[in-house]
Formats: sequence, structure tokens, C-alpha cells
Amino acid sequence: MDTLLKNLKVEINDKLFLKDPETTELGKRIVGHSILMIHEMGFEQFTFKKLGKAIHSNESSIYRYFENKHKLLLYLTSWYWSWLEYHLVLGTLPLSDPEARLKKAIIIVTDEISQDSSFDHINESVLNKIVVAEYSKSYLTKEVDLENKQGYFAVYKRLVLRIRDMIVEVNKDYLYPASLSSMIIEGALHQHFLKEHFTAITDCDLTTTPTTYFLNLIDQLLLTYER
Amino acid sequence: MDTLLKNLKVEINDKLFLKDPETTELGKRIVGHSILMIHEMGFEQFTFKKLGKAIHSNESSIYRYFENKHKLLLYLTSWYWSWLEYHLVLGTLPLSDPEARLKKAIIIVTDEISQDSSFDHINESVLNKIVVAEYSKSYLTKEVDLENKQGYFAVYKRLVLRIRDMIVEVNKDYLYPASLSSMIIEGALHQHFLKEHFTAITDCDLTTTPTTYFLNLIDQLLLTYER
DNA sequence: TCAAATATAATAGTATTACTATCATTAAAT
DNA sequence: ATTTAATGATAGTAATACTATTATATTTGA
Repeated sequence: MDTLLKNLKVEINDKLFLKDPETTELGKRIVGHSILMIHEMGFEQFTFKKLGKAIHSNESSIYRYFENKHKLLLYLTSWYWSWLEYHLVLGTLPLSDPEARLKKAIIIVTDEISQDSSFDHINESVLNKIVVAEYSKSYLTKEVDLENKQGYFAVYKRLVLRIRDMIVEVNKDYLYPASLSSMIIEGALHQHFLKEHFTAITDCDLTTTPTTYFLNLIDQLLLTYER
Repeated sequence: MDTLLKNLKVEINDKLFLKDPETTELGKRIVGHSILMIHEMGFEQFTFKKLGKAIHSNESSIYRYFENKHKLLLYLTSWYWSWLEYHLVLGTLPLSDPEARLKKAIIIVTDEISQDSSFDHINESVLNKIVVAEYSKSYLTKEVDLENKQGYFAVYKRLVLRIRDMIVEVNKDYLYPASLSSMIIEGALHQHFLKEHFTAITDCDLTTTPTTYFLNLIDQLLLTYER
């Protein structure tokens, strides 16, 4: 399985880049370092000029890979969701019991990525923190409908639908499986953010994690016996 | 009650502005028109220069009221949450039954603001749309901890805690009242966004609203009989 | 009512951002 | 060895996000 993971080619909409960064050394350095820099300084402060300096390359060279930093963010987050989807599929495949499958899925999508699998140039743990802090900005734009039409959010949506389907398998009578699924995925990011910055309005901390909270949630919503 | 509403002075952290916009005609025009413009063009495209032109005033005059557009966004969203809190308090005050109170609270914070009460220069319905589309950007920044310490998010947090308390009143055994409350408030904004832009991953539409969904959620989580 | 204070407008200027364009250099492939 | 492709260096543009200065209205209060 580890070798499988190593050979995994994450699937990303090819309109998100001008030149596939996976095909060159420079491309990988752009992606790898942009993750670290966006995490360090935040998306607003991050610029291609600063990135060029950091990787001892040139601003103009970076523009040959990505049109602008918005597209780069879409690329990075697509990579993340695609990577997570792969783990979800792989992690739930051996489980035939719907309840066990769903629980495993919840764990995968709500847990913090603490382990840097570091099989490549991408630090998944840092990328996870970027997704928590910046993902909303990728779709809260005036261009969202156009970009959605272009398929820029396809991976994310497919992930939500996978979990929706698992919800239905567990309880076909539950009326809002899509909303529940999208709420869990977005809500987990939010709770992770709150436990770092607004501790007063979350119960999540070092012992109670967003995973604990959401496992309890689906348990009560879907798995409680006849009422 | 209508006159009460009219005399309501929404409470806002006074570090969010340089000069209170409520005290002058120009200030009110700045606030009123910035809401319309941010809604029309999105926060990224919105500038003080454009706003100045739109209200036939000068960029430099706007800078005398607000340090920058980030502070203006914090001001507008604070105004919104304060206004909503007022409605929450007023709307739940007459209800003594904890369950009825909580349900009423959920309705107030998850429903779309369709009616423009238009008792003043602020269009609450448009402001509500701004909150859906832009609120996350006000706290997903590198300055969030500093700004939180300054109290810029105090109203929002207090609203979350009010609903948390109502949750506890309904079911003192529920383990995650703060996370549930924060999830409902943020989740409602998210579901409203999804029903406009990512319809495939939500069950919300014209008939099933976020309110329907969240009322069912608390019903199942807190109000279901002994299990 | 007239002077002083205050609010607003107009204009100019700066550093940075988010690019585009051009040309030079280096590396790779045929 | 030559062409092609990739990268780097430099320059330039329009817009943004301001700051500063000065001019002009408007308000107020002695």
C-alpha cells in the first residue's frame, strides 16, 4: 500500500495550470514551497515575487506554470482533496459494513493530518493547515459559478458525494444526506480553525477532537435505534 | 416593537472605525453604499476609490471613517451580528419553554433575511448576503488572534454562546453544545452558499431551507426521547 | 455675526501588487 | 552541432492601498 501511495498520481483539472508542475523540478519546487509560504505568511501576503525569491527562481518563471495565485490555490486544494479522496477510497474499501465504512470515512475527512508522509515534495500536514485557513477563499469569489462550470471544484464535490452515499447506505430514511455530508467536511475545517483561534465557541481541544464530535453526531443522527 | 427596532443602536467595537459613520450623513452613505457595492462586485474587487466615485465623495474622505476595507468589512459584519443578536433576544424573550426558545433561535439565525426592514440606510437583506459570501474572509487572516484580542469578533462569539446556552437548557447531557452552536451558525451560511452555487452537494433548495435542515438536526440530536 | 474649528474635497505622490513583454542564457533533444 | 525548449533577467504598465498636503465648504459658539 505504501508503494501504491507513492505511485499515486493525484488527479487535477488541467485548466488549473499552464504547465504541469509535476513534470519538472522547478514545478515541484514551486508547489512545495508555495505550500510552506502560504502557511507562513497567509494567502493575502503571499506573492509570486516572494516565492521566486525563496526558491531562487524568477517571478516570470512561476507565471509559466500558474496564471495567478488564485489558480495556484485551486491547484493546491484540488491536490489535497484528491489525495484525501484516495485515502478515503483506500481506507474504506476493505470495510463492507456500512456503519463501519461511514465511521472510517468520517475519521479520514475530519482528522488533522499530523503525519507528513513526505513521500514527495508536498508536505500534506502543512497543506491540511492551508486548507483549514484558506479553502473558503477559493470559492467565495464572484467567479465561482464560472469556475465551477470549468470543473475546478469537481474533486471536492465528488468527495462530498461519496460520503453522502455512505450516509444513505447507513440510513436510507435520513432526509438530508448531502447537506450532512457537506456540513461535516466544511464543519470539520471550521472546528479545527476554532480550536486554534476561537476556543470559547468550540468544545474541541486536545482531547475532544472534531473527529470525536462528528462521530458522535452521525451516531446520534443515523445510528440510534428505533425511536 | 417597531419603534424599539428603529431606536436600536447597534453595538460595535469602536476600534473598528476612526470616526463613527452613524454620526454623519456621509458616514451613513459610506456604510449603506459599501454594502451594495461589496454585494455587487465582491469584496476583492471593491475599493474605496470606487466607493468614493459611487457616492460622489472622495477616497480620502472615506479613509477618515475606516482605516481600510478589512476594517470596514469587520464593521459591517459586526453590525449584522449585533442586529441579529438583537432580534434573537427579542424573539426568544417571550418564550419560556427551552425547546420553543431554541427552535425560535435556530429559525432566526439560519433563515435568509428576505425582508428589508429599511428603517435606515442599511439594507439587511443585502448585508445578509454579504455575510454569507464574505464573512469567512474577515477572520481567515494572519491577524485573527490579534484582532480577536481587540474584541473585533466579540458580538459573533456572544451570539454563538447564547445559542450554546439554549442548547444546554434543552439538553444538559449533550456533550458538545458550543461546537453544535458554532456549527449551526457557520453551517447555515455555508448551506445558503451551496444552494446558490453548488446545488449538487446540498439538499437545500426553495422548499427545503437551511432552517428546515437545522431544525431537524437539533430535533434529532437533542429532543428525541430516551434511547 | 464673525472667527475659529471642523468636515469634506481635490490633488499629488509612494510603494507594492499583479501582471505582460522582450530578450538573453542555459539545458535538452534530434 | 543545431534547433528547440526551459529558465532567468530586466523593464514596463495599470491598479491598489494607502499618506500627505492644501483648498474649500460648513458648522458652531463667543
